[in-house]
Amino acid sequence: MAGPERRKKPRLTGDVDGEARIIPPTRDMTYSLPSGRHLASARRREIYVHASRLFVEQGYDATSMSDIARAVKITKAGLYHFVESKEDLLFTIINWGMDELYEEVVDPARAVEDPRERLRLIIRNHLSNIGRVASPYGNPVTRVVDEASALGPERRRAVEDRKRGYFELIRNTLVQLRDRGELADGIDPTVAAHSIIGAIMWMARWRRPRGRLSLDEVIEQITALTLQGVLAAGVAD
Amino acid sequence: MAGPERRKKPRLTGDVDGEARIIPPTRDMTYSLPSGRHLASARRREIYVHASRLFVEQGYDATSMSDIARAVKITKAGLYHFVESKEDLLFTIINWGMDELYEEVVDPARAVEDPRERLRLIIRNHLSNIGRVASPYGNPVTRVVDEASALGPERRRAVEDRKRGYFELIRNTLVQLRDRGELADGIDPTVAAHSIIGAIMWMARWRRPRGRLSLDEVIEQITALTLQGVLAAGVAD
DNA sequence: CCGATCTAACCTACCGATCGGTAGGTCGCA
DNA sequence: TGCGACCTACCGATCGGTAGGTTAGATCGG
Repeated sequence: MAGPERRKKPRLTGDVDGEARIIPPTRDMTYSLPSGRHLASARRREIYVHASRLFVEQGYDATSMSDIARAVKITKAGLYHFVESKEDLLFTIINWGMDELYEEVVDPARAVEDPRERLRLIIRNHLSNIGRVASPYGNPVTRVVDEASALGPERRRAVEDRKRGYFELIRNTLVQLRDRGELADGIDPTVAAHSIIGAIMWMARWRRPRGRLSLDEVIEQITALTLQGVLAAGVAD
Repeated sequence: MAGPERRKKPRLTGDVDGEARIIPPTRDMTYSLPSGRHLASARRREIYVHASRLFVEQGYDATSMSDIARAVKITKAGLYHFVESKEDLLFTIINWGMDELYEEVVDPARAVEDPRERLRLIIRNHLSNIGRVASPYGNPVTRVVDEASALGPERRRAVEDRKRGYFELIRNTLVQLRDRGELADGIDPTVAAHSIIGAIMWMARWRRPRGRLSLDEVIEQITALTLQGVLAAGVAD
């Protein structure tokens, strides 16, 4: 396992490019994996649900295909009837999460003209997305996205491009706010955008479903706190 | 598991000289592993430095003992002459990082009476600790601490106890600020403490040594931004 | 000053377990 | 009769770790 070629060659048999949106999201209080084209059968859905859970609980590398097979009550060979490879499993799960992020956060945000309200919506919706799943380990996607380093170079870059797209949305919103004089003095939009995302993502690590505060309370707290951190005094309602 | 428990002293018999110790932001541009007790020999030091770098670059599970041996230019069996097990390597590295955190952040903070200045010192010094190492992957420790899940139950709990100690320091400081009316209205100290830590830790993920802003600039940005987020209007200088 | 002895610092060669993945079947249903 | 949904049995590679050396240099009594 020397440096550059950590993993075997990515089998890009043409399924990477035009078909980035693999899975449409569903609203669900359990792990929500939908009935998209690639996930037509209930069995397939079950596999992805259990895999994402295990990846979150144990990490991608620490989870074996046998672990996943056992969870789905199937043999490993049976599992490979539905799945091309372990990396494929990870890539699909990550893309599912990114689809959700774009549909629930990015797309609605782009429809909001006022940058202050847009920023508020982004923070609130992203937190809502992360917190919606009542797992003892937090939202699967938020944690599994971190495992993108296990992907081959092309797929990893595809994931990173979508991450960057989200980051730029926030950063551009902050630039717009600065131009209007609504950003706190001296605050750099890039640093501020990263810090906001950090505070948001961190919630997936510490929040537990049966905590003292409800999800909505936590969301309002973090939203208020991050907005006050970057907006000029008196602007943040 | 359950091997010889080579206990590392927490070194909490701190000398509180009553004066706030602000550590200089840029102290060392390489991986700084102390020449302390258990790392007496230069060879041993080399092993831990390379191991922590590889754990950060590839993750704990994805790094094999052969990888580490190769980096140190030794055979795997030779590596085991210095190291008890892979988990031991991880545990030592994590504890090294926690020692640093307590010596550079927690202990100096406990010497500061004013909660506002204490909070500012905590944020600044923690960011300084994280950013000091000029690695393309950020401070090794900050990332490796996340791998504590790979530890056995006892060791994992030991790490988590020290994490909790740090969290409570911040949370108690926020409670103290609230009692003085210096916290923003309606802000919950627990949520605020987590969010501050999130913004701090996130820096290790996005900052690159040759970025547009200097480390000191970034530190000041995040410090100002997080303080303004939680303190009452007009209080955050 | 001279061997004899000891030890830290490595080495080669190997272990059983487990990894991701596959070949080639069986079986029930359309 | 065909096919999707599985199965048993196995592959080569790699994993963390070990047994049992070799070797250079410090340490020792005489």
